[in-house]
Amino acid sequence: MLDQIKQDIRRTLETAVQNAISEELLQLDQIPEIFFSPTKTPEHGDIATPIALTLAKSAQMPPRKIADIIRDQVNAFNQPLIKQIDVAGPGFINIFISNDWMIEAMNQIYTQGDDFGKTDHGQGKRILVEFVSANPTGPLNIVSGRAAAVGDAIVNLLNVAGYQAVREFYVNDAGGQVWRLGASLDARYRQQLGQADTEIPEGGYHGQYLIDLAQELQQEVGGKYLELDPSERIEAFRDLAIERLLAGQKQSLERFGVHFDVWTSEITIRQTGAPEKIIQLFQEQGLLYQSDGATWFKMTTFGDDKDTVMIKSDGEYTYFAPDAAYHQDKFNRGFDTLIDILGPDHQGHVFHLESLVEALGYDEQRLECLIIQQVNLIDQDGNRIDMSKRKGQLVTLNDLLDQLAEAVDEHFAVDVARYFFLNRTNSSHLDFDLNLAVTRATDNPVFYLQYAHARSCSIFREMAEREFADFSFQESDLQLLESVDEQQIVKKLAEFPELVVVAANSRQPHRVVNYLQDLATQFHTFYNKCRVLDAEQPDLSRARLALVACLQIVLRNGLKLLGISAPEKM
RNA sequence: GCGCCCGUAGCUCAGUUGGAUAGAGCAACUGACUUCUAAUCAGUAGGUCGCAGGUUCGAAUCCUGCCGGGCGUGCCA
Repeated sequence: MLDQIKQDIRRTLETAVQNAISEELLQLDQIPEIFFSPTKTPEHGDIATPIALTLAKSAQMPPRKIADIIRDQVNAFNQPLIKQIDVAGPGFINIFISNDWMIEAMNQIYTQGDDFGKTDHGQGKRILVEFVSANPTGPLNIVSGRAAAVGDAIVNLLNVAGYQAVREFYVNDAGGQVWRLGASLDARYRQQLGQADTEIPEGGYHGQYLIDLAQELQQEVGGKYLELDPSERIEAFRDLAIERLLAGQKQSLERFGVHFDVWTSEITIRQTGAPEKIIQLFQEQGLLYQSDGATWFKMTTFGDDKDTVMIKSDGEYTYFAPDAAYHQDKFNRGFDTLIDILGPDHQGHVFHLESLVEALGYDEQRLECLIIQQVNLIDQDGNRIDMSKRKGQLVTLNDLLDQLAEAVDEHFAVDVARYFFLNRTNSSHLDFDLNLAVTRATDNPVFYLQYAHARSCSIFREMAEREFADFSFQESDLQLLESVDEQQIVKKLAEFPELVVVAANSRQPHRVVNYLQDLATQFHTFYNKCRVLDAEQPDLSRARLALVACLQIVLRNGLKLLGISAPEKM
């Protein structure tokens, strides 16, 4: 809606420049493209353009003079949208929009309700977002939690921005890693049965969770598995461990409120025979060669500094062939764009994945890899806990939620975690401050946001008690919202759909967090300054109720994008 | 060595992709509850945007080179 207004004003400005040229007030070879820059303070109007500054050189005139000319031309039109047009600073043109648009904006917000913010910007383009995709070799850690929060929010954003986005989890249930998982569980199982000389194999998994699982197994079936020969046993333990650990991961995600639309298993991909076909294709393209008994892929032809192994000398695939097959499968399912959200330990893959996709004949632009950076936990003594799989210091998503739930309750634990995960740019490292998240629960920034919503709800609860029970949005006189605070709130609300598009296209959910935080600040300020329910000024009260109703809609829709609850009471 | 990310207030971070006087939260200090929820608000203080060049009307933002930190760099995924 603000977009539409900008279009109209852009056209007005263009004509103004055109007229100035034909009247020979300005000397320009061509009509420049008009663009707007954001205004930081109300004095700078609702929208602004630095166009006069840009034109100064080609028009050979001081910017302020150019701005004056444009302003005079615009004033001559009497464009109803424009209430006032100023020239300020070095030559900015500041435009104040007439109050009518504000009323129109509020009507739209109220009418659209839950749908406010939705646009058809994405034109139904299909996007597959793959995220978390943790190996089924252990519980989800905090980094996976961050990826879950970010991926979930990105899909929400894309869908609201008019794309058709899908959440997918890829299960690496084939290959060497899971074999070592089976072998590790085998070792724990035998230790459980008193075979003290057994050890976790090289590259295996040492976590407590396998000891627990071995214990469970021993209680369930005793020594039954010892009857199998070792490789059969490892295979059985592998499948069993995957099943249990995957179930655990699903449970954590469920607790965290993230629901995947599709779970794709590597085994299934392998069973289609696609990896073999891809090897054949690459062979025909001359991208493969033999060396040291292994089959190598010429990653160097795509610009990498070394080639990589596709088939190991023992005949097993590395992850390349199945991964290439998996991405081909995603494209075959009709997606226009693939987004892979990867953890910090996968940054070396990005180039490889892009190269594979290119080798398969797809435009590399259609695959987008986002790296979610490291999460460090700051414990309650202020110490940084280093999170690294290899070092074994691993804090699980469940542990984190448990700790949070102790301080706030289970319901808010998810909100707090999600907020902290989404509050930063994806590319920066994140220090998760448990002190801030837990100990001082009341100072927590997420509550500031939620409190704004709860506050708005409480106004409506009070409304009935205060002789405003007859309030109706349609009958309130919105012209009465004359203060700067009120108008700035409406302006902010109107920006929401545009913000969603920008956040979706840049895959940056943290922008929504910042936006909502600003909006909450504006509301809290307004609340303290202006009484909403005021018996002395019933008409103004009704107009303000209408404003609060709109604000509530945007807060709720915004929080929903982030997967954070909008409590009615706190 | 090479690659990715980061460097902004005491701490943790934003900064609408090149615009006007660089902003929040936490910590510190001063005020405001007989009011629709004080989980709030108003205010004070805090800055050589790592350093040095360059690009232009204009740089925290873009380019180059340094400095410092994190991560990656396997016939693991």
